[in-house]
Amino acid sequence: MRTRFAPSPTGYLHIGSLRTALFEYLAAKSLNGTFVLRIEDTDQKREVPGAIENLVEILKWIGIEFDEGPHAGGNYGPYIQSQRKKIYKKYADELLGRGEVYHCFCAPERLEKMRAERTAKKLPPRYDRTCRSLSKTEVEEKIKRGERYVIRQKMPLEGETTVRDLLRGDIVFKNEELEDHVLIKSDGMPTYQFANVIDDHTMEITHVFRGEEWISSFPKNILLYRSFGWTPPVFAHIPLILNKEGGKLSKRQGDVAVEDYKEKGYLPEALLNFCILLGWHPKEENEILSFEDMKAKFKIEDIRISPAVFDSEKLDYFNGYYIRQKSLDELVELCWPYLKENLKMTENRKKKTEFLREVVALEQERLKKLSEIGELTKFFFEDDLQYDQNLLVWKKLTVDDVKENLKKLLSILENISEKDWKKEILEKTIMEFLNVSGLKVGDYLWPMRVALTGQKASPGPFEVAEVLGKEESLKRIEKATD
RNA sequence: GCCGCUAUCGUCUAAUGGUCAGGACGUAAGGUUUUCAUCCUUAAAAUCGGGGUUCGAUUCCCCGUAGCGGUACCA
Repeated sequence: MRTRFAPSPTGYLHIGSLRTALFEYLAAKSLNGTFVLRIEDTDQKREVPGAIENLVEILKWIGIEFDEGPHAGGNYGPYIQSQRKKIYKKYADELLGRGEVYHCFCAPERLEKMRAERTAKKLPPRYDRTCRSLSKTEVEEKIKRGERYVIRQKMPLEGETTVRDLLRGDIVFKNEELEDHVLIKSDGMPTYQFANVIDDHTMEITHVFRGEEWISSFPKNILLYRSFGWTPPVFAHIPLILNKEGGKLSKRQGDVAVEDYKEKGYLPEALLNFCILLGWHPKEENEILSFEDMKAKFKIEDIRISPAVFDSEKLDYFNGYYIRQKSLDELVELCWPYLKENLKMTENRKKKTEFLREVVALEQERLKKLSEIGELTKFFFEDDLQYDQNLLVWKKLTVDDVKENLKKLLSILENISEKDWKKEILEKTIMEFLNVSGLKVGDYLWPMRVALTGQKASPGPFEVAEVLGKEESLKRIEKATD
């Protein structure tokens, strides 16, 4: 089993490509196969420098690594199509010799005009095969005169071509619908349609996964394999991923690049778990899957063939879930880049690393993306907390009531020693006081929490007080009573 | 226009020629002795339409419809 991931180097990894890569990787790895990276850079107008390195790096971050590729080597190289021109030339010449393909000298302008006319007449805008009937001498003369040409594939004029998709079964195409499409461009570069077939064959790829946008050219590809007398690999066409409106997921709406998700603080585990469920499902009902689970359970045949809508809320759910699974040390490490700014705001309240740990621990369960940690924990770091006084007010109380309540709490808190300034002791002491005096919990704890955090929503008052320390806590509560 | 692919709760999906059509996200309600979150419980929520085949069809077939894709010297 050999599978390949064959992206064009556009500079970022599309979330849809990630899913394709994941399927390919799992297909290979679930059967102890080989996973190959091949770069499809035959459209040189689209070159982006550094794209390959970026691609390899982001996939590695996700956990997907290649056995062969431009960066990893292997016996089937080169793995970059622009470096394989000679190979394509050889095979194109072979086909030329056998008359399976032909030179076409039609100028792009002519083609454009021809297509416009055919479209106007409600005919399919296919190439009209003008050059297909050129004689050998005509061709030679034109070449001698230096006319630019492309090489086109000769499609059968009648009959049908049946192709087999692993997931959909047989698909039948009428040969007369097939265009004599371009195999070699006038700059000598192959098109996707040619390079792909040559490479998959010469690299001994056994299973091809590609987007379903390729189904239309599928019969032409199969015909090419037949022209060479090659056995085609198994093909599985993967459905597209749609946006919430049912349209194509595009760069312009943002959030198609895996890099962007990484930046925002999504975990590889979450991205992976979310992606695999777009079009595949394990036999049992549990949807939480580790990479190892996926490798063990994945079967190509179980891929679904209807398009899936990208639901970012479910992604967020997975992300939150995996954040909660992290050990505190790991999470602190992961949050570090998003916490740096906050740290600049404060004096050394305690040893900073310890403080950071405690802060992150308190927010772990409400974190959906790592990037939220900064905003969520700002209040811990602020030396002069600002908030609307009315926020202190619980239900039917007045501002004055609240201040009175806080003063009462203050008198109790002052008596707790530094050593005892722990959330359990704080809670026990205050709850005892409230119970004995028959006071309502919310009337006291809400204002206390707001005095400490300045937030409508936050972790509880006792845990925040512990992390803040006695001095800072008292300072904040005192300030609220002014 | 032509060609092709697809069609189960809002979304991702499970299942079967006979099930109360199951799960997850989201939503709503309740609980977990203060907010938010977590966690738990409960609820609402689906087989695109029409014809067949069949004792019985969501499942198999046909026809519509809709969505998407292709229709390039882009991939």
